[in-house]
Amino acid sequence: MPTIRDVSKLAGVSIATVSRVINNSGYVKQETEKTILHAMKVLKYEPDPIARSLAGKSTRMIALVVPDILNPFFPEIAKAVENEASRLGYTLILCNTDNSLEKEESYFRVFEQKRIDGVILASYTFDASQIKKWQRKMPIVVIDNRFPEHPTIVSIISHNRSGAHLAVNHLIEQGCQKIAHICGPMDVYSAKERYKGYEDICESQEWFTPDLVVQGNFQIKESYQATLQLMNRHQDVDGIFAGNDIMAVGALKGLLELNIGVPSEVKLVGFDGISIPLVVPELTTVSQPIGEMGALAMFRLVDLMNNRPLESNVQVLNVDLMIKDSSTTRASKEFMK
Amino acid sequence: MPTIRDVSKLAGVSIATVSRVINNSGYVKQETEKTILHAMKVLKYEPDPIARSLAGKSTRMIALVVPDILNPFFPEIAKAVENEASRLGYTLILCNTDNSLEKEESYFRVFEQKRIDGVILASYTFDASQIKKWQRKMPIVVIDNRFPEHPTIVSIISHNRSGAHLAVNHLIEQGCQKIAHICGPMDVYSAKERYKGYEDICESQEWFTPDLVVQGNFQIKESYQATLQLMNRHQDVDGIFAGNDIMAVGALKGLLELNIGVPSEVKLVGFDGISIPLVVPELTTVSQPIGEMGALAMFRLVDLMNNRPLESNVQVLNVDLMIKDSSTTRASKEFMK
DNA sequence: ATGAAAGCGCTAACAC
DNA sequence: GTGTTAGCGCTTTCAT
Repeated sequence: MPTIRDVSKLAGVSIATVSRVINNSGYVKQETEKTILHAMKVLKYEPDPIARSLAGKSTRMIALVVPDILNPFFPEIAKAVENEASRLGYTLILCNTDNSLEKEESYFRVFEQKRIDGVILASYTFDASQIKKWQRKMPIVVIDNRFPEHPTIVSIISHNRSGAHLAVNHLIEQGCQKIAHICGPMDVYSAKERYKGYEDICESQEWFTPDLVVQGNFQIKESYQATLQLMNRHQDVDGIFAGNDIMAVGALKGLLELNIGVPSEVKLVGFDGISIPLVVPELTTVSQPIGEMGALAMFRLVDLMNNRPLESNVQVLNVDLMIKDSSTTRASKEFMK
Repeated sequence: MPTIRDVSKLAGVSIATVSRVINNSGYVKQETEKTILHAMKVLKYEPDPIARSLAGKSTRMIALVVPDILNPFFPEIAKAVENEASRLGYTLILCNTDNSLEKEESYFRVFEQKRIDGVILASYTFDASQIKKWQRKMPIVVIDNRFPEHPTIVSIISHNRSGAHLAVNHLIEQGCQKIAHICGPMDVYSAKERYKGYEDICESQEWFTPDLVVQGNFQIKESYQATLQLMNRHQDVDGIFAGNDIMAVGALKGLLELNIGVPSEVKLVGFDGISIPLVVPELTTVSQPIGEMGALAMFRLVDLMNNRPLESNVQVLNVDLMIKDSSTTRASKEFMK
């Protein structure tokens, strides 16, 4: 592998000048620049990123921390982030935490040690003080979570509350007379907002009781079990709003188990809009712009890494109701039972 | 951040000696070692990985290249690889290629430049000669693919052909009288093996015709369309073996579209055994040990990186038939129609 | 068993 | 505009 020294020799200049054209910093005569560029081409020279990093430049590596890479939401985020990262010349490090605080902490220590330039963090376990602590050492952009009390934390999130309104109103329009909610962990901002959105609309209905809300923890299995319980308590539930798509899948499994038809007996709406249409029947869902969220996270991170000021620390994205088969009895299709 | 120099001063030795204990190479008196270890602890010293890399050591970074991170098979691989990698002190770089040869090539160039220690490659587009070319520069372990003509390529793969036997025999046992196959790209080893497995058993049946095999290309959409065509050509097909799970999902969608009951009218079996049970009804599938495959890939890569000889360049894993709802009419559950 | 010193390939003052 | 040089933090001969 040729080094900067080889280039400087071939071009008949000093390595400093070569360095200048590599970084195009400082002044360098058009002509010499040309000679150098040519020499670089001839030698197929590529600056060594490790040496650059050691000499004080950035590592051009960023990390993506996700709680559960098996939840299709996160591969979608990962795809978008990786795509933008590689386009911008960054290398993406993937970290899966299984919702473990310990792992998160240990990853951040590695990031510091390896001088990662920045991190995109999806976590439901890390709290504001820990984020702020690490933020002093490296730029961090949080996705799908938010800390309203801590305005210095940069985050990207969707309109969860109004998204929930869309979901519930849709169920009402479809004629549902008793709508339940399977919620995510209540200490997670997005889960709580979706819950609040449900509450906003349902609380005032005469059929409403608090135990129409059951805990699913953003997991298939928990949601499945919660659904069994729920339908046991309230046989007359005819609409379910699940706090995310995989919980909706859990609910679907539960309803199937109980021999309850979807959508004929119970109509179901999820949240997230994971793009790979894995579920049959296809799920009606409140779709977040997941790819956009990943890409924006990358852009904001780049802003931070370049000390560019942000217009605002929190960016809230619009959501969209995607009406599919699990909530509408159309075309005479019935899926279960 | 303290440096090796700080440690050497505090311990009253030269940096060379400190380096020796860091790498425990060369001789160093028990006593001095203790002093140094203590000094390191006091200063909370951690060797700078970048400096180490520059000075000629490895980067402790490995790359995982996948064709499509949205296919749940690959997040599962990624999870296992990342898990072992971080356990072993390696950092995992994620690369998504969208089956683009160009992207693959460009990633490998980056790997060389960044002195990645090794790569785990899942690709259906890279061919043997390209792998061998890059293999001269860095250790590579191929997963879910294999090049029988090129025994120097290290790969990990499942028993695809006998897995297909399991699938087809199961369908026959379930009473199927005409079994079709939705295959993956025929230039991909695993797809071809699964196809061969289907053929092994079906070719001799009196109902067999070559056009019972349709092309799905390992994608949902293509498989969906292939299924529509297939069922149009052969109304009497009552069993489908799909070359992977997401193609099985595509088939399910197609059958749904045509108002064909699963499993009552058509029984369906997939391949892969993606663990997240996203599909309702749950898919009968030939399950590969996906996590194990990822972990083994990491282990073999470590062997290669340490120049340890492998017992064999190709490792073939056992598969398992997971009987679920899409192929058995049990408990009076019927899912569609 | 330990230390001195020459790099690894690059950046960034500083000097001319 | 361009060159000289001192690092960045570590590894690794080569002496001793």
